[in-house]
Amino acid sequence: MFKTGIPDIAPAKAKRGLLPEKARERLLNAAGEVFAERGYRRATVREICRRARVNVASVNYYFKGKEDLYTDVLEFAYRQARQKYPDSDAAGRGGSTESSLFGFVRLFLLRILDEGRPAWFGKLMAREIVEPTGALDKVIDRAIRPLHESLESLVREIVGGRPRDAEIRRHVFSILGQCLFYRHARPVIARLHPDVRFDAAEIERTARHIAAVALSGMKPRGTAR
Amino acid sequence: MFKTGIPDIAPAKAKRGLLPEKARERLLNAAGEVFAERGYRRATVREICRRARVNVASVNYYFKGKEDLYTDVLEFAYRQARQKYPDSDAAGRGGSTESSLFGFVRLFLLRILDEGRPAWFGKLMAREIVEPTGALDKVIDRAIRPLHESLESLVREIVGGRPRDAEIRRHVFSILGQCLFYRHARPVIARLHPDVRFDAAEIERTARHIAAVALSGMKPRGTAR
DNA sequence: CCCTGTCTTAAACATATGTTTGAAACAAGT
DNA sequence: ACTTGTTTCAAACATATGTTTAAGACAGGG
Repeated sequence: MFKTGIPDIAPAKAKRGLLPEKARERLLNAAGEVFAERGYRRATVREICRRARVNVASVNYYFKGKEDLYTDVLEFAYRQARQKYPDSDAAGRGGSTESSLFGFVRLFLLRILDEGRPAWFGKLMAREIVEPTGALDKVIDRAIRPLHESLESLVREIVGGRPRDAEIRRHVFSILGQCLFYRHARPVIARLHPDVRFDAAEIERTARHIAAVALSGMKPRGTAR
Repeated sequence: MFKTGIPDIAPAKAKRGLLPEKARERLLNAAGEVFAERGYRRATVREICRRARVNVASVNYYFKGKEDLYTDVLEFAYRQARQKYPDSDAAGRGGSTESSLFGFVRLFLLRILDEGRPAWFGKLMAREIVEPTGALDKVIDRAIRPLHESLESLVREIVGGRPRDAEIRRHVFSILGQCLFYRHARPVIARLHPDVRFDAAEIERTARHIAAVALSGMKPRGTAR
């Protein structure tokens, strides 16, 4: 009984950035996989530990428990996604606001649809949005609200004129909705159109389509309202 | 030991339609509530039975088990939603195809956003789409595919000309995505815009917006590609 | 070589939860 | 009243699963 059982703070956290981090890192990766596949509830710490080739007690040693492991995984996945597809690729760069919109959509799609190595980010977000776990508030503050606000100001620019808040909001939702559908409804899409593959080229075409639809909806025309 | 333990078929099923159906009906309703609130996994048969004021063993008596109860609830909820908002309100009625599109969007939104008494339908569908449970295939065949196909033919009419399948598909997804966002992202929306209430009037305005955006995106214009 | 702090491990623990059981209550027909 | 088929019930069962425990392995300094 050299300790109360749980270290107040994950011990390895201090050494962050060093190479020999094995167990904790493996746990994060394995947990990301399993949480993404099964969701928070259906994921078992035993399977996570099995995949990480680590003892079951480790998750309580390095993290406080399953819940804290999950929030750490969310944070981890968010950083990975941003690192793989940095903001600089598209955000408020030079060029027309119209092309900025396309860039935004493209970047967003890439991040949420990526199926590469750590593909968890999109899946974790999709689940968290539809079925919050208590970590949602943190996710909103860290990831969703900034994204939402930057898109909102973009829309405000494009619509121009005297912007009514409700209309701006609806346009923002239309854009986000079109994008997120490809993530949320993936199981359904796969069954309705088994042939379509969402590789880089298809994502590119999809981004073009969404940006075009959104733009034509926002450009002053007699149709709307 | 008058029986093998489980009746081959729920006994009351034969009597369907008669008034005295109490326990089984109560179970379906309670199960709908709980499944909608917590999702399949987190819902416990004990809580369902508590709300239905029924013994725990009942769910295995009237249904084969939790799983079959769930699929029966899905079917039940689907019928309720169709009954409350019948197709005839909007589908392929007279009037321009443009107004048909508005009707479609409106009806779809009403069905998935309804928060009235048995509000489960939308919630159950949202969860099933994002995180299938094994009942998804049945749901697709019974509810999703017909809806998808009717929307597809509507889009095909509106776009006109020589329709490329991929483009039709993207327009269909854009419309569905815009609608489903309001269901899927509801927890997030509630936090980003705590003031907005999705009553009948707001749904009406939202439907108008979505139909307008979709239409302007489909109408032949130089923008799209 | 021992001491000390860090990590790892197998086993146990506690609890939640779907399911089964065997008997009793009930209803209906005869 | 007896019989028979159906429904309800409390208790038990079996299992999955998050967590804790207590002992050992390991490394670095003294």
